[in-house]
Amino acid sequence: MGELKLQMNADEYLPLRDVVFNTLRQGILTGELEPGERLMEIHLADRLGVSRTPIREAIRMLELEGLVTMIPRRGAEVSRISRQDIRDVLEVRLVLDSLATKLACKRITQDQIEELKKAADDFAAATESGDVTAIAQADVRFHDVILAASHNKRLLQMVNNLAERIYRYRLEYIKDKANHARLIEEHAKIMDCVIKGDEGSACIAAEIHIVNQENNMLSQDYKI
Amino acid sequence: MGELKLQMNADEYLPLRDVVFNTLRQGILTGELEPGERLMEIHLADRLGVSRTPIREAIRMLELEGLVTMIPRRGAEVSRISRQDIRDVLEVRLVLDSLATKLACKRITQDQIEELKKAADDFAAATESGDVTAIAQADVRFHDVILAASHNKRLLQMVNNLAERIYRYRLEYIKDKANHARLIEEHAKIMDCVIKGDEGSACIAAEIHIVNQENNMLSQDYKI
DNA sequence: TTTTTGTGTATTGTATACACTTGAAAAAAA
DNA sequence: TTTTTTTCAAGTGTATACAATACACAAAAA
Repeated sequence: MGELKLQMNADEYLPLRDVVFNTLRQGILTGELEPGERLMEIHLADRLGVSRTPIREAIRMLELEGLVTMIPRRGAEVSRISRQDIRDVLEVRLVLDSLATKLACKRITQDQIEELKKAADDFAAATESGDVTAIAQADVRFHDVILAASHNKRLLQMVNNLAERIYRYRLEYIKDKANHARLIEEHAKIMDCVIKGDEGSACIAAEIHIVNQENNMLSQDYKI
Repeated sequence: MGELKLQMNADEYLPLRDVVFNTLRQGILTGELEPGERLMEIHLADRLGVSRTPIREAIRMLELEGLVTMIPRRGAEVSRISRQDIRDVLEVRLVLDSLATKLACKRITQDQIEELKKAADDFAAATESGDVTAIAQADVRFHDVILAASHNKRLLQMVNNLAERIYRYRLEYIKDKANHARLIEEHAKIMDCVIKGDEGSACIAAEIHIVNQENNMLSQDYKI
């Protein structure tokens, strides 16, 4: 995890708990902190150069977020993810992404249409570069624009939370060059439908996008 | 809020933070703690007879749960809920409840069918009694059985979280005797479809149930 | 050898102490 | 009277101290 970067701009104050939260969250999402790994307060405190207090508060947040699991009187460990968890998550995501896409058809603004086009282009460009992080970011960005276009904050928050839990596995999926062409195509299809305002087709496109992801992720076995 | 009840059974230990969390959560859901009300750590600590530490950790959890809002360097206040928030929540609930009902059609067990029947009966009985708390509990119970029957933990957790945020307003809706007959009918319809395994009709029934709730809640003005 | 019992240490749970910020009231100036 | 400045108390943010528990390992008994 390296050192905690305390180079926060003076004008935008962030409580240490939030800094710690973001740091740990990032560590878990990238896999630097592995599922099942114990998170011991003193160690983390030493490592990040803060006291136990902000660490504990960050852990409470990660717990609610589902990223860590508490064992009474034993402390926190990075949540383990089972195949069933992934199935559960994707089962819900299917309908939520479908909803977001449908709402986006109705509510997307002109600005957001431009953003969406740019996001789709950026994703295609990123796949060319081969930079995994860039690809993942571009992918997240594309879906974020659609979520924003749904103009439903709760929906945005819930889908992001779901996405977070399977982020590591989605990363494997996205890494695989064999999927790139299909992903680009699926994004294009979704985008076209949203821009046209064709709700029915947009939903179907979004659902296909998730189903493909599900089939692929569950067929791999880089997980418990 | 009264005093903190520390009569926890010796064998089932709960950290104070969880006791505080539950206490505050209950206070917010019942409206005892009003939207916009400041939650000051020292006051709460005194009132509940604990130190600030568990209070702070509970507040971190409530924050992630969406029940309180943090204002930097100023502390926490009970989240305010706007009409738009309610719209957003119900927009999502519509598809999630629909999904839960569809899944329940496929996956419900014989035991759960019995539970569902009992829950529906209990709800009807509760409306007779006129006891608002009992009615609300029976209603929650009915929906919980369906959620459990979906056999998707993530879905269960997400719907419960959504329900929590609009609990206070749903309470108003449920209180109103004028709605009781319709609610009982709707529950019966959903239950029948689920037991029959008729996914299509079950979804429609679940959706109607939410739409009616939405129309009613948004037509009232006991909220910002 | 196996099981039980003790003992110590590592770690969480809780309380408290200290530092710093903010907001409001009081005092001073215009 | 109005505006500005000062002061101070209330409250959050963070660190640390203390208490209690659980796990591991060793010692003793079977």
